[in-house]
Amino acid sequence: MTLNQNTFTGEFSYSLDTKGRLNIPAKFRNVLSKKNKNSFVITKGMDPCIWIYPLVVWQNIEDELKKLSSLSRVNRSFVRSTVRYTSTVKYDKQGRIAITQNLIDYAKLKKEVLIIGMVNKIEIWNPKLLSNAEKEFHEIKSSELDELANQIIL
Amino acid sequence: MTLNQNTFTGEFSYSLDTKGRLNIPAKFRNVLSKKNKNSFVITKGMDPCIWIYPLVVWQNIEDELKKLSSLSRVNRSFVRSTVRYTSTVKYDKQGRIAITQNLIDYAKLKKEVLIIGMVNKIEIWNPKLLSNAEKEFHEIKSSELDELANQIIL
DNA sequence: ATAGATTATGGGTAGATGTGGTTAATTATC
DNA sequence: GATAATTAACCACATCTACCCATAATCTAT
Repeated sequence: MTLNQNTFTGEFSYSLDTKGRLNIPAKFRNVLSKKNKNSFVITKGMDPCIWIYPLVVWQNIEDELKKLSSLSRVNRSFVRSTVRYTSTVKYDKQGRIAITQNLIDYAKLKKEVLIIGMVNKIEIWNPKLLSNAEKEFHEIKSSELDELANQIIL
Repeated sequence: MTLNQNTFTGEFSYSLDTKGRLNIPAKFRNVLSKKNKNSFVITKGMDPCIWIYPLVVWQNIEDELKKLSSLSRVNRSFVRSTVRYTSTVKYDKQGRIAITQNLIDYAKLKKEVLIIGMVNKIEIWNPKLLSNAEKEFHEIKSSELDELANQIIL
């Protein structure tokens, strides 16, 4: 009985343990549909963070990747750079997933970690990286952000 | 039943308890349609306050957010800056919802709280912040406010 | 005016949740 | 094939949250 299926909102301050395990907030696990088989797909984000997709959402992305022609050097490079960071992970009885070392390095994760719902995916951030990145960006792009808010927020 | 479905007017002085719970005025709860499943969506306002939407109203906003491509840095930042403050909350038997800590911080809420009907959403203010903000704004923009009144009031 | 219903607010408790650690299973290495 | 190293499954516990009950104040209706 969930209200918003496969939809993630809110932010949570969690900790990465010494084995590289990370608990996924119960709120996020509980909105997953049965089809996801208790699994997520973790991959590299376009910002310096980790992106986590429900299995069924990732499968759509994967279908798109398959359509890309291997004749294009750009395509090959793009597919390679994302897929090498990608893996499917099941969460354990306590709701934790194992984060791969290359992703921990990419997102520069330490013990303290910020988990952010991004509607159809989840982001994992080093809190310091996030606040630095967002502060600069909002100063530069405030007008474009206002424009978006104007279009969407009722 | 109700005359103006999902429409909120009037203001109320309520208190945030030590557990971060806030009672939603019965007048506001009773105006919700069945489709809302006794739930609201709380999020960050564009002023230093909290915005509360009926679930069904938020779902329209969410649909728009889902359409934004993650390829755009501006889109990602926009989604992040709003959705990280967003959560769906069911009210308990007494009509209270739990306000998340990041929103309490953002709106600088103390015990005393002002709840304001804003037609299709509800605002939660720290009374002091509101009077300061409104005082400044009216001094600066009084002509524009008159203009708006002219357009809308019949 | 008064009884009954509704509403706002406070507090208690059982179950859910987050986190650390231990043991078993699997994979890798020599 | 034996052993070390890595990963996965299991257990324990402190904390937190959702849900329940209680009470005082306010409103409604006869």
